[in-house]
Amino acid sequence: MATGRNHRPATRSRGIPEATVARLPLYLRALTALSERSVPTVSSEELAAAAGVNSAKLRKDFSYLGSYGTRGVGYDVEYLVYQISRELGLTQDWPVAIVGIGNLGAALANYGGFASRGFRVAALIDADPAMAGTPVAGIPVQHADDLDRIISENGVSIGVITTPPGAAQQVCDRLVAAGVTSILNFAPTVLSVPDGVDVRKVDLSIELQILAFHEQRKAGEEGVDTAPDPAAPPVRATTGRKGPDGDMPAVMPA
Amino acid sequence: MATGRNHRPATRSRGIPEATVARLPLYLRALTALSERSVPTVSSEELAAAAGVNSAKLRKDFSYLGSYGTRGVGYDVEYLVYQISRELGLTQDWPVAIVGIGNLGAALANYGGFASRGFRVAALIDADPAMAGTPVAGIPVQHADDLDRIISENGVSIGVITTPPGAAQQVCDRLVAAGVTSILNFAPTVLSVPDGVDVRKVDLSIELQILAFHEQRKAGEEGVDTAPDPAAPPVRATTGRKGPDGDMPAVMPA
DNA sequence: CAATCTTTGTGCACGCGTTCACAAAGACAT
DNA sequence: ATGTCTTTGTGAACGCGTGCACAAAGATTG
Repeated sequence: MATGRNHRPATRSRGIPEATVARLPLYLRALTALSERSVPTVSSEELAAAAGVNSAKLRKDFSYLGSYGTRGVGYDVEYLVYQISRELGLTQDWPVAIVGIGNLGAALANYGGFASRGFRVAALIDADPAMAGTPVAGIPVQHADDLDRIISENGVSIGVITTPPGAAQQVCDRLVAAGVTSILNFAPTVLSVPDGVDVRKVDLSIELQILAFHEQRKAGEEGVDTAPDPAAPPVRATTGRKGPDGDMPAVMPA
Repeated sequence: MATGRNHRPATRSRGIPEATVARLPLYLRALTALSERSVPTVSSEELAAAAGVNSAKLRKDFSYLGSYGTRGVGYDVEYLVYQISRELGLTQDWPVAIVGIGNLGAALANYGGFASRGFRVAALIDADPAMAGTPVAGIPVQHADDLDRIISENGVSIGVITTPPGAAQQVCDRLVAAGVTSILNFAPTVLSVPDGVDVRKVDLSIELQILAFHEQRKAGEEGVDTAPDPAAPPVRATTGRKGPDGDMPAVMPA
């Protein structure tokens, strides 16, 4: 198995903390909004409010990039936009391939957030031969058989997986073999990748389940009776069937 | 502003750490797969591998739920599925409303991950009158004017926002006013909500930007020349225009 | 029933991330 | 030029999350 060693030794090199990197896009977005309104400078306080974070955290985050602020004044908006963009690697073009053009894949292809900011949908790939040639978001879908060639020819290093869970690992392997080193995975699957390949996952049902947890807690804090039965201890029936306190609702995860 | 106070005082009450809660859905998914294969028990080692985490971490996570394992044997799959489902609140029905039926909203409505596991798409809402009545994923789209009534009548406490960024805050406010206390936000916006309302965000472009950062780093680690110029210091031109080392590419975030 | 072997549950230490609080830096006014 | 006022940049403390390593628990075997 070995999911490429699970621990991330954090961002070494010049050492920008991972948590900071994750917030840079947030700052960038807020700064861009200010830039469009021709606001010349912002204080850490204002920018932090716009980005929804703590001002101290923001200042510390920026301190990892260098001393780009002016004391008594704040940060130059345009300059900061440029610096963060450069740090994030957004000053160059990133061709992206989306594999699995179902509802979600098509939605992403049409999503404006991709086109802007350095990312370009370079290819749409699907395993269904019937889809080959069909244009989605103005881009013709190509067949998965040509995946390797498509990735190479377009110099794609970032792949987006929106296939059904069953196909995700196989697609992932092929992407990696073709040279992709960063993967954004929408399939509800744990992907195994070799070292050096980054995987980020976006999992809708996980997010919902986390919300449900808190929601249940909120409801339980008043009415109470959330944990009525101590529930049956691990009785551990001989083999399979077990019905401790009645019958369990056979929840259907995925 | 005040985004409902940014700090999360962690999960108090019986005190399941937030990080653990975030992993429970992962375990649940792995366990369900085992359950479908009629595997009676798993060791922490096996389950951890399937979920892509450390076995020690998994055991510690489970320890917050109680002592559900049997030493020398492992965990009873069915029983654990039930316990985690119950802990996450998945043994009850969660009616969900999706607001903003564009490409993404439609994709989510069709997404199988919603229907399963306790979540039910109870309503689709859009501001476009032309869409009203049109069935998406078998569910007729309703107009935003009736949002309040729709939420109330269906007892929706979890809302999903897939509107354009400009409309997100307004929709959010209306959802909250109607009684929604958990929001899954796909719009690239920082939402302000009152205390007691949970917001989780899924932001595609942020994920991509994080990948781009690491991708750039990887590329720079070999060829080097990633940071050629120390770049101009915060020269801070009188007002706006600034062209330190040429011209900045005017990156277009959102 | 005793010995052995497997696997859990957890005390402990370490490291990252967050927050506080303040000194230093610089703008601005006089 | 000097003083005041604003805001940055950061040292230090704290808390959470992670991983190690091992004792305790129980299954299993002889």
